[in-house]
Amino acid sequence: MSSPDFQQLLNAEQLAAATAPDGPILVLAAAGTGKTRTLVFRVAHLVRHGVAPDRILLLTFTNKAAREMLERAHEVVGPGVSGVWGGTFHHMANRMLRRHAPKLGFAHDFTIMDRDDSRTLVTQCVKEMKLENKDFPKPAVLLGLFSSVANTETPLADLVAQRFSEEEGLGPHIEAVHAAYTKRKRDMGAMDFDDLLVNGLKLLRDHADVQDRYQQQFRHVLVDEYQDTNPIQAEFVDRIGAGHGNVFVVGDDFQSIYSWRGADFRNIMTFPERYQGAQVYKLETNYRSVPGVLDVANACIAGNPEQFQKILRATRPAGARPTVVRLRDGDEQARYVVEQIRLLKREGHRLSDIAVLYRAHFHALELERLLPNARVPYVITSGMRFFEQAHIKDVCALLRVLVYPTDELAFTRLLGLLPKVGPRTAVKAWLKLAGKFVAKDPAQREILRSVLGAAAREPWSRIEAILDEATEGAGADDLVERFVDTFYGEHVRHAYENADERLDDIGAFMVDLARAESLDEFLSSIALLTNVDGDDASEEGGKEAVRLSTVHQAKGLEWGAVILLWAVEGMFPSSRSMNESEEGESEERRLFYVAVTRAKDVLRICVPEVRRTREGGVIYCTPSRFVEEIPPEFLLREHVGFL
DNA sequence: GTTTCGGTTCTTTTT
DNA sequence: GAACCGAAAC
Repeated sequence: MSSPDFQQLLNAEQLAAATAPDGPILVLAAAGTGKTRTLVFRVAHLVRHGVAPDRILLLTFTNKAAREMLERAHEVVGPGVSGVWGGTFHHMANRMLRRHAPKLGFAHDFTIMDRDDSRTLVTQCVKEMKLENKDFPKPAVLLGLFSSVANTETPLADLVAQRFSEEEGLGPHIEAVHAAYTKRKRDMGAMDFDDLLVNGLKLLRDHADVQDRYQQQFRHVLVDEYQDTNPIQAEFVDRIGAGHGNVFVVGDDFQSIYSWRGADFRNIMTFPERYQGAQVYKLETNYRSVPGVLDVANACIAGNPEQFQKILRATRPAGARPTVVRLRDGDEQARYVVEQIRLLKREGHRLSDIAVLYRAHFHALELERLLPNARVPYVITSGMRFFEQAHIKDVCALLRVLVYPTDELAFTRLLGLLPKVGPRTAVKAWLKLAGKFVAKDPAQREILRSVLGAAAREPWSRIEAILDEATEGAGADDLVERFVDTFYGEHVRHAYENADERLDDIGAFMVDLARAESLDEFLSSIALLTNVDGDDASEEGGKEAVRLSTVHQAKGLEWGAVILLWAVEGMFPSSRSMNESEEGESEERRLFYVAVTRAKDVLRICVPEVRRTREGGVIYCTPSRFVEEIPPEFLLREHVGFL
């Protein structure tokens, strides 16, 4: 039975779920109802009842979420939880693959390719096959298709047929690129993000001993954000949980917003059918938002049929009703946001308790220009992750060349930094080296030297000196320092306007690097960091700043005040996601619901009248259908400027 | 044949 | 910004 503090800290709904008996459990947790708290106490409950921490697997959407939950569980039951395995599906698959990769024909120290690496490789494949022309799908499109193949296990031919017309005759070409891409990854001994999931699952499917081992190890599997799992992630969970059936999943079908990357909210809808005897718990009591916000949330999701019916029940006293603000254009919207931030601050809101949310990164462009001038501190969760920036990738290339002899992408990137060396020369060098570069091999050095032009030889010798130091056992952070001092610093100053900022980034990178257990472990972990993972590591003591974020990246978070930008047709819902089927619109509506339910007290929805084009023209905007659908009495209306 | 540079165009959502 | 393209420079 639960101990008294559980009863004090949880409401009846949460308590029932957190302390439920073993077996399959589905917790349907509406927004702001204490989903995280329930998971935290579930972990605490298990540990307190004698389950060894290392027999608990906690799968989350970001690594940060896992870390925070385990920290909180630690506060409840003490240090016992430190052995719990927690992180993203990719992270866990990686951990398993580091151990068993040889079963699939990979080395233990395979390279992980990030998005940028994948793009580079696909581009190369397309070029090599002479398919490069205006009508051939762009690398991003191809990668999207390949990713769908992996994540939904749909044959490529089917996906191509859905997307392109028969007479274009692209099918065979795309298949050929896919085959080449797959082969190149193999040759390099590398896995992309999707391969981690696919191969992680393959280990369980094809190797009964491995599956047994993890079924034995993990007596309890807990999954957060279950509505955003894709079919292979769901099967991964099913397989590990198959023996004992202690699978505890938490999610909200209203908040399923990742179907474009293979997530299928039918996983959550059919959970009770797939798991015999599953218990379903509902959390509907909302502690987060004032009733006015919940009215809007409930009204907007009502537009979506065929979901589990849940109603957000308010507990907080009435506050201000959400406001819809009509503005002239994006610039005025930006000025309005600045003004509101100042106002909110005067009313006692902390800057870190204010968020500006939007559908797509570029929607915040005008605001990003204005905020520095207005001297409003802000942090932005950008689309580009810290470790994806060119200068960080360059430094990583040096380290990867050291650790992974077959890592062609790292090698060509590093070589491309030399003067008069571009992609062609780099690839030529790689071919001459026969697909493997061992820095300390004198014969290989000689080959490389012969390929390099005169201008590149001297700078390369400086890099060679660093590679030598590595064999002598210098620390990786020292190597990076030497690299910057003797070669790369110069390059950065030459290539970038904001060289100092970039060098500072590298400084921060070295601090992390110095703390890493091993270089291999470090390189694979940074490849798997999500762009919200780094947040609290980089902010010294919780910086006071307004948050700018896409709605996707705001998932799971909350703020006292939320300002939503560009609630107009074409922007939100995004015209690009409105396909023939209704699914596109439904998902946009869920996304809008996520945006609304981030707000605790204040919600302002901006509706600009016009959008300016580059040429100075204007496009008139219609207010978002999601705003129009809300009964008018739930909203205040405000006009700004001259309309 | 390659690299480099300057100008142009475009931004959905991400592990 | 950064990805892309075309033209100049090596």
